[in-house]
Amino acid sequence: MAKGSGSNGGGNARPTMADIANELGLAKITVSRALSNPSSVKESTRRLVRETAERMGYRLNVSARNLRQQRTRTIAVVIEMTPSHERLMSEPYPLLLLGGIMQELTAAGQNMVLTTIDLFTAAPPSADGVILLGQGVHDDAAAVIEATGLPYVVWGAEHGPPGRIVVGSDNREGGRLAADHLLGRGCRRLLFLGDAEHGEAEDRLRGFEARVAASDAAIVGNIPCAFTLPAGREAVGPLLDARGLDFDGIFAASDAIAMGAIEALQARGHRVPGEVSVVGFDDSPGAALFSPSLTSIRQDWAVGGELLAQKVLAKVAGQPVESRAMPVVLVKRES
Amino acid sequence: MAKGSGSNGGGNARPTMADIANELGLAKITVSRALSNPSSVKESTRRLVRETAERMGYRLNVSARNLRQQRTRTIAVVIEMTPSHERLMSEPYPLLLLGGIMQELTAAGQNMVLTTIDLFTAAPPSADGVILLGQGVHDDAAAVIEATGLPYVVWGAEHGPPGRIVVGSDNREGGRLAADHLLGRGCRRLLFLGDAEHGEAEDRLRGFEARVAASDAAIVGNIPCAFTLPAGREAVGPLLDARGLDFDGIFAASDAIAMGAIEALQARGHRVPGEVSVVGFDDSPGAALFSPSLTSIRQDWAVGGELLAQKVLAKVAGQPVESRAMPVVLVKRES
DNA sequence: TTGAAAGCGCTAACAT
DNA sequence: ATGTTAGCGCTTTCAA
Repeated sequence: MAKGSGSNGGGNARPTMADIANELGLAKITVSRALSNPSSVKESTRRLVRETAERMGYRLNVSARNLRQQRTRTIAVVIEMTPSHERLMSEPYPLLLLGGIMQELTAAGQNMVLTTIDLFTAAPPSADGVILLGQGVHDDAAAVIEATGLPYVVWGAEHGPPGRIVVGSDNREGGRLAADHLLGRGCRRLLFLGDAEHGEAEDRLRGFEARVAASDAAIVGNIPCAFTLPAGREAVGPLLDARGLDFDGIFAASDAIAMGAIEALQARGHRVPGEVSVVGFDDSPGAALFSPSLTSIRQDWAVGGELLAQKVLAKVAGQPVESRAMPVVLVKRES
Repeated sequence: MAKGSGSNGGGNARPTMADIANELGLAKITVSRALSNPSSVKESTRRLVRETAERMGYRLNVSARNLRQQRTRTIAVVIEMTPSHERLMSEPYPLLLLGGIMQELTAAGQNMVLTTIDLFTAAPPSADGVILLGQGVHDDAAAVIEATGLPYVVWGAEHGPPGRIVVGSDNREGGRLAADHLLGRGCRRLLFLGDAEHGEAEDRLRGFEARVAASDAAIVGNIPCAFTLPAGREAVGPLLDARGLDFDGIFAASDAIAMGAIEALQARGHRVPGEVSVVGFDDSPGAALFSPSLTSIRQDWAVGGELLAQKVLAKVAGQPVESRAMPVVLVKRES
């Protein structure tokens, strides 16, 4: 037998660096260097080691390296919503957020473990940092992450403690754009649909209110509702049945809500945009397909994802990081 | 000082089991047992250890446990497509697949690391098993996974080696349903739109062909195209410009393709479903919103995801596993 | 019910 | 350019 022991004696288990070292009469550290830091090893040994590793079907034991190096090269992405039934998992756009995150993490050689807030609590994955998508209605999700002591960043609105890093769209500006658009079309009696308990929706409402307050129009209704199409329908239907059509413009906190609202209007014979103009939020894929096609505030999800990833990696590396509100644009369509 | 050494001497680094053990004058193994296998430790010590751990802010070092136990409680989910630009990341439905997978993995206490095939190759995550979403055009993605020696299952069509476990929709049956529907509406000159190099699309085409062959109708065109809306438009537009409207029914391998085809038809003044009936595939959310709303073959993504997770976990546990083709249904709408 | 010893596979630190 | 030693934090095995 050769020098370095600790190998598995030629069995058929997965080979380790010690096995390769034995095979070649080298020390395992040399094998390690040849595989992970080629420049520190003679060209010939390097090739020899690489070939042997390949031939023996060697694969790095990531857990061992992670333990030794005290880091995991992994970022946890925590989804605040329940996967199958809520907005995130039934609408396409946050997928773009994931896409942006993946792209950046991939480029940085980082893995991404995807969990829900519940799973994160029950079985914390091994990760160097956390990206939280959606901060929860009262910041409850963020509190859970905070407790782990890991560096983290949040997608959402800036409503938490000052030190917290938040990346999100400029929701206030979105509200202002929506107001300007509706006012420009001559709307004077406006409706807001959305859950203002939710930080992002709250900011949208604030921006909207600010612009309307500076005009001769008024907000005649502010109906709390979830981000879904049925919620939009249920918010507007009863209203119409109760007091008839007493508004001429709607700003909805999501496109899905806007669609639900329009369905409710149409079901009662009202024309959109003839009698009521509607502005949604997100510019989701369905917005262009819907009839009438939806005027909406577009968020740049992909870039947002990239920013989230960059910022969490910077935090992990101990660099200073700042929050960021991303620009939004109004996409004019029929509604 | 107390007995078990190996702790960090009261510094402010994250405490380990040894620190807790020192604090309480116990052996670290007792701490380990108290935290992970409560029944093997006296009630009083158990509570003591738990409280101390809590107080000291102890968090399990997952890498160390993984190394010791030679498993990671992690399943890698590999996306075959490029995240930001291709079908998977711009359409909502595979998110449902992810949702189903997450739900099952969560229930089984497993983490999920999400990677692309490229990242998986470049920086293999530590995982006990792999779920591959989409097998690639010529099975190339599956080959990469196969090479790792890890247990894996695939979402897609059964076209690989016999031992491979595949979960997917019954694409042949989907093709048959589409054919029956179009034939039932009196269509006689049919068009297929989709990339038959792609296993799932191929099966859809095969089922479609089989039914049409048994009728007095004919397939007058089979246009290869990607799964996207623009691809559908590009597939049909030039055709119409070249030879006019010489078909009365379309079966598209995805709803996106169907929408593109309909746009191309409408742009040239043809009526859908008046002159041409169209059946899509996936029953994606946009299908109901589109005008005309889309008749489509529905796949049950969420259940598919759950099955994928169950099967890969069974494989990891060394249990026998079988492939599965899930039922599909035709959803009749305007088109 | 609790403990002592050993070692999972790897790499940092210090030789040579 | 290569080797020796040690140890990351945990749990398995064997013992008391």
